[in-house]
Amino acid sequence: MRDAHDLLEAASLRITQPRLQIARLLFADGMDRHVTAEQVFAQLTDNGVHIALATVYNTLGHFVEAGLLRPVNSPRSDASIYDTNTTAHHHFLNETSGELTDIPAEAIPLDLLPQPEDGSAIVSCELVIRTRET
Amino acid sequence: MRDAHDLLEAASLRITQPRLQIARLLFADGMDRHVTAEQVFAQLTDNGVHIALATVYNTLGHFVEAGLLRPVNSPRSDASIYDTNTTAHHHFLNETSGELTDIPAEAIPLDLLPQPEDGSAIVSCELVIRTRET
DNA sequence: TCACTTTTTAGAATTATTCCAAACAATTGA
DNA sequence: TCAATTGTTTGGAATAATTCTAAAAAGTGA
Repeated sequence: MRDAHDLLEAASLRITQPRLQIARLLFADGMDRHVTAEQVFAQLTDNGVHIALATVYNTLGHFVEAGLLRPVNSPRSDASIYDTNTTAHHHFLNETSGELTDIPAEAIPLDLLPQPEDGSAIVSCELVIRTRET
Repeated sequence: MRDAHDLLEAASLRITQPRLQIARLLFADGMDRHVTAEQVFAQLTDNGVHIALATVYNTLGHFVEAGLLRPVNSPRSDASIYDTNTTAHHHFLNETSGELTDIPAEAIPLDLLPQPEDGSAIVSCELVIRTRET
């Protein structure tokens, strides 16, 4: 595992204190993590690192562009979308236009889904295929 | 296609003017639609229907509970989540705790994805399996 | 109709995120 | 090494989606 400095360098990002701090926090232990901007901010602040929340947002954004992070599940439209089709099905999400298109469940064979931990049951299962106009 | 009144009745929802208006707008033509609260509000308002935005939010929420609508892709956590694992993979989302768990891409065979329209290319593909503690 | 419950409403409050303009830090090239 | 330039950070204000609140209105059942 490269250290934070090398990581930024490899990603062609300027080496700055805030970026180093955030990179260390996120990648130091080599474990996969799921974090929000607020969590990163809180964790740094708790550790006595002075940083602006806006910087955390900026930096996470830069990390995503640089391929160091991936936004999970981000609707890319700020508003919640409701679907009048309540049957199980999937979606194309055209990131260029924001447009959603249904994909019938049958179009995607999902025979053997992994099972959740004991004590949990699957409530739904949706594949989102993001596309971009070329 | 049942009319708005019967639809509400079947869903055990009180018949009220705002609900009828929204149900008509959403289900009248029998087509599958993707809408936001703001869109519903704007469309009603444009048609001269006086309604409060909060009512639209409430009503869409009730419709979801009643199974008339399905929220697309809703992260149920208001904040964006970033994943340090940038390789293709999927997620369990435990709706009870909000916890996300990675599912390796190999765990889910997706050989034959439907192709997007010409002029668009797939940028990512993520399956979210929502679970609930029982 | 009367009492009761559920909805609706307008506006204030909240939350996540972005914008802003000024201060600062890193880099370039003389 | 020093300016000049460019990119970054900052705090606070601004924005946008959504929820909350308390009061008014509408629906329901007897």
